[in-house]
Amino acid sequence: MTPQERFAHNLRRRRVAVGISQEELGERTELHRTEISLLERAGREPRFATLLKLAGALGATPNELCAGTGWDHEQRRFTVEDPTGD
Amino acid sequence: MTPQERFAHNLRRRRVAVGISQEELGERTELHRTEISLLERAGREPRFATLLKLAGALGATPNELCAGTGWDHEQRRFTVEDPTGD
DNA sequence: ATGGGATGCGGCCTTTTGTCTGTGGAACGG
DNA sequence: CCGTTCCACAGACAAAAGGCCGCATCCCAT
Repeated sequence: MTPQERFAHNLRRRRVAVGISQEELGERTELHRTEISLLERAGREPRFATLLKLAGALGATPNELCAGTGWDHEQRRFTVEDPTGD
Repeated sequence: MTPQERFAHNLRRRRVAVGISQEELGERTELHRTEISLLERAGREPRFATLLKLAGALGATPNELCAGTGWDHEQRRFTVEDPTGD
């Protein structure tokens, strides 16, 4: 599991919890609907502004979408936990 | 003040507080020294993995580096506060 | 004065994000 | 059966991130 995949899961779960479609999220974030799709399938990594938009549109904080991801600068590698069980 | 500038300030303040050089941060994050410089001058926007690396290398959370930035999906614009006064 | 650490900044190059268009498929209700 | 909604996915494109090199500058210690 990569941080990107962890993020993708967090994003989809959050969107479904809020109860909106990918297209609706696309409108709220001013991102294209195919971009939302890619992000949720871990086919793409968001940049800073994209992360802010997603968090804002879903009523979440960046941390919530980043949940379970981290960087160990001593080991020089990403760390990925599974905080919610999927 | 753009979210990117807000982020740049947060990043620099945090790095200085930790007491390391841009070059040291570059090594910890496996980013090029000039990239750190650009980020701190708001000349560039980090992507997801970059944000994670920076937060991890500085012993911070993504939220701390994002502090003061947000997205208002109703107004369709970014919001920038000044949580610490600079 | 001189040398070194730290940073700003230019330019060039590759990789990736994000936009847009279109197609197809699954699920659902009338 | 047919229309609608939602989503996966492909291809082509413009824009931006990130890597790397080199040079100039500033500050500080000796």
